[in-house]
Amino acid sequence: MSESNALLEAGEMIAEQLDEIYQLLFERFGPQHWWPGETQFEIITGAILTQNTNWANVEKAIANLKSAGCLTAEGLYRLDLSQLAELIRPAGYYNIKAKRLKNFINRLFDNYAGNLTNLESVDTDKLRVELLAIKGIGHETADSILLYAFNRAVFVVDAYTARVAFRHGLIEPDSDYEQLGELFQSHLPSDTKLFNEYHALLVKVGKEFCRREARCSGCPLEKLPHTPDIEYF
DNA sequence: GACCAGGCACATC
DNA sequence: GATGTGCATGGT
Repeated sequence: MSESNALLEAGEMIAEQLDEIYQLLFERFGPQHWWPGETQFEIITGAILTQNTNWANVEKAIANLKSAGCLTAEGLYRLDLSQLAELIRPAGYYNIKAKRLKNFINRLFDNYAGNLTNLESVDTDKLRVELLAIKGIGHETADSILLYAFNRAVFVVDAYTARVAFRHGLIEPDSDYEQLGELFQSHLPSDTKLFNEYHALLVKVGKEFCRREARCSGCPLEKLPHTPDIEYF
């Protein structure tokens, strides 16, 4: 067999494994209905607030912003930093997240007239670069915004994604964010709906079965080859 | 009381 | 370039 054929075959095997994982997760957990948020702006705000934070706490902060009538671009824009920090307090890291939200909103007003609609026509790669240029928006937050707020076919990688991929031997333990994203992007059809559901399902199974003390018993991926005692993070 | 949660930027070596 | 640390609330 030629080298290129071997690579092709390896790629097909990975694609099959990724598909099997998805099928098993979906059969068990069903549709996850992500992103939980009513508006595009709410999704973006939630993506920043949920950084290293339990979603339940984010919901409280979002509710505060809603009650204050500030869950819009204009609303956040007119709040000063300390007011904003106080409203998002339940989400933790409130001082730094207030700055991050302001960084985003200021960029939106400076470059796009404060209107998210003006971002719709921006090419996905360019939009990602723009988002990553904002201090406080890293890879995961940028990709979450691209996928869930702008419906771009971008695979979101997070700690759970890494754990599942490592445990099932799909990638080397020292792989970085880009390599993990590539693993999924290059072996799955470029389908927004699929990426949406797949990431949400990985978070779901990660929360229930892939914590540090691996509880593989009952995990929908239990029958697949895995190494529960692998060291990561 | 310890540990964790849908990260990120920055300091230091 | 890799590793360590601050940021902070609320649930289990």
